[in-house]
Amino acid sequence: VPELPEVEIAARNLRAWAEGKAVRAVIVHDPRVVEAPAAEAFVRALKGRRIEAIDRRGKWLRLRLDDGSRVFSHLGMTGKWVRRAPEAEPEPFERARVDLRDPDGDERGAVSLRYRDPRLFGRLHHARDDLAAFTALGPDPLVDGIDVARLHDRLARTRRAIKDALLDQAILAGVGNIQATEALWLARVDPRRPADQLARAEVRAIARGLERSIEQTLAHESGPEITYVEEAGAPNPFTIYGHGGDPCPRCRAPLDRYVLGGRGTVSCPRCQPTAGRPGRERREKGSSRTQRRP
DNA sequence: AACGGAACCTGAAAGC
DNA sequence: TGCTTTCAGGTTCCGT
Repeated sequence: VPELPEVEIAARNLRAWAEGKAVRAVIVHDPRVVEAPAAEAFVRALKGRRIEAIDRRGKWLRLRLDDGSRVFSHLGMTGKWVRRAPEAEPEPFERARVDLRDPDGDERGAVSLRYRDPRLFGRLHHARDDLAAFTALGPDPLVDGIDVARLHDRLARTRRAIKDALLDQAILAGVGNIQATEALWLARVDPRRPADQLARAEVRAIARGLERSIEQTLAHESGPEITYVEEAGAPNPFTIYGHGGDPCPRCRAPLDRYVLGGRGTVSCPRCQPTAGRPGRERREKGSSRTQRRP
């Protein structure tokens, strides 16, 4: 699933492939991928425009056009952009294509961007202004950095489980199920801990965990063709995501696997203690579910 | 405000 | 073998 690092890689690739080029043609194979306007109007709005800049915020891509309007692309769960020669056959699950050329008019620099998305959770959107979903995003860990004090203050205002809060795009933009799972393991914080119970040092550890996990994923997956971890036969480059039942890489205890906030979650029962600090055990007493700290 | 659940999708994998 | 069920999750929406 594309989360912040994968979308960042997509943004870097699209910059290299498309920035400064002009749109020669757009083909929408499946109109469901175009959220707005209608597919025909979408094609008309892009045709002939020059792509001036590409940026990313959270899991959103924004392509700024030379008339001030923008194209937004959200990859959903299985969306990806690849570069092909204009004459290349359609990709498997190709839902749209954008053909580009150099703006001076000849056919030099002709390239075809193909949008693939088997499960169709991704969306393309053309608009004059920023979308509400884009402007409502919280700080982006890569674009803005993570302000620990500010994050701590924000988390103190909710009793939701910390993992649930991290997935809230208004609190931090771009964190998805994988990055949240990895960062909480790095920080030794149980995903079920109420967000308002976290000490400043724990929030700092989570921030560092996110930064480290994002960096690792970027280093591992950078390149023109990304493979998502849940694709058939794809390798799993993550430390504990997708490793429920395996021994914890840190303490060898079997990793727990459960559903939290409707999402698959993995954590270590020993080194991500529910109520205690790392290193200190002894903390049982009936059901640990409703256990509250003094 | 928060929380659970459904819907949107479809291929792969597991179950029978 | 082949049909059926389950699972995966980013986001939005709806009901409680």
